[in-house]
Amino acid sequence: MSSAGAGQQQFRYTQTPSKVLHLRNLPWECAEEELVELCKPFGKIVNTKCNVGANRNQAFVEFADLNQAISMVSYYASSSEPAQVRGKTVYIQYSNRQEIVNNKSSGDVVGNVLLVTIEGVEAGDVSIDVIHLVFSAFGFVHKIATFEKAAGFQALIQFSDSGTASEARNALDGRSIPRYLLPEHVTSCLLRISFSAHTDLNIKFQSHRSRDYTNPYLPVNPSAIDGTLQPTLGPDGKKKEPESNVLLASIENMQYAVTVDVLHTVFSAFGTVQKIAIFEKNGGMQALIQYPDVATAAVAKDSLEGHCIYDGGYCKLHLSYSRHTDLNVKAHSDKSRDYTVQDAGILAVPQAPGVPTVGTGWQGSSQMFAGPQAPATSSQIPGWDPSSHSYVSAPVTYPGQTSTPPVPPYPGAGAIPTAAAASPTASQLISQYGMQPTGQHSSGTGAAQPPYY
DNA sequence: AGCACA
Repeated sequence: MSSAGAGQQQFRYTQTPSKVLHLRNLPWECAEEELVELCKPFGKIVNTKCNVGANRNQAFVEFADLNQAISMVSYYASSSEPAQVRGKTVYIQYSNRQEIVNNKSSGDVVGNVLLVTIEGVEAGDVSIDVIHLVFSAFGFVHKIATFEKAAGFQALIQFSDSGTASEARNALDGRSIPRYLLPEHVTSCLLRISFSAHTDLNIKFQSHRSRDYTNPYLPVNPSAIDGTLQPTLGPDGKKKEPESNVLLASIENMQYAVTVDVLHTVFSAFGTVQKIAIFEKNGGMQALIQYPDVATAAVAKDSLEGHCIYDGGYCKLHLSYSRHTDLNVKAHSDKSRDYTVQDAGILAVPQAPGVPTVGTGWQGSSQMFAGPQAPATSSQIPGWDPSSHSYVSAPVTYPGQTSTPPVPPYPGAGAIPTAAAASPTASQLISQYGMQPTGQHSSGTGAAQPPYY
């Protein structure tokens, strides 16, 4: 009712004095120091707020004492010289508020450690590996600590520097973790990100709640009994197979060619694939896929389990952890690949007959799947394709976005395989997605990451 | 040139 009257009340003669002054017509990106220079002759400045308004050319300055603000206003009211910043006339009035309330309350002070609140989930819903994967897109994640507070499930994520932390925050704050990285029942999962005051987290153990990626030899949480390959317990308390950086994939209903290149494309969506070996077992096809670390393998396993490489239920993947940790495979054959050696393909390495391979014979090339004669339909859905909605159970989009946006994915997401769909030849795949350079274990950054938009 | 957390 009275809103119109209240709005009209702001005539210059009716304004009540305030310790807070409103300054407008400031020069572009006026720095706080410039405001202070202008105002401090009149008193002690206790707070400021810069870059206010649509043009970001307004500001507020709060004096310690009301009389100081009055003295400044009355000085310029009767001065022949107007208040100026960089030669530009600045207009000064009492603010209609009595104090500056600014939100740069610690959480906006940049630092290299992010405080991430994951809304709408319980602690068990988002694994530390998923968090690691999501934030690794921006740079090497040194450490992660998760905990539950009144605010909900939270994580501290430590980057090398505040620059990378800022990039991650800018890209992910207010966004959600992609659905396909979450359990089915999780419907929304907003990330609220601010800066922590911490600079270096003190991680005592590798555990389901904390990780130190700079120190892989850090002892495992003592509660997880017995050393290196700790049998992890599922949510229902059942023993799961020991985790490994190598996945064993069995491929069901294999109507179409599944080549090393196709697998490389598929599994690269989650990180650097170091080695792949395809072999036959019990009349079915299996493959071993080696990642640099178990965390990446775990995410890939959880994300791809039960999904099909090709639309229509073809080439369904079943994933488990291999007992292997480092595959010994021929660098370049039709059934195996070592991406950690350079240009193996071109050099057509002579077959050293004595080279032992791990386990049994995926080097025996059965030529079941001669060429990449993948289905002709363009609807084969690589589920890691962010524009695809069919492969995963839920669209991989962020709130407010319903389709593939024109902007590229955020940094680090450059190598998302988007189109194994077009039945690429091996060479097309290779040139499109590139081989991993020699020995370049994923620094946690460069590898293809799941799509974020 | 005219008031900031959504």
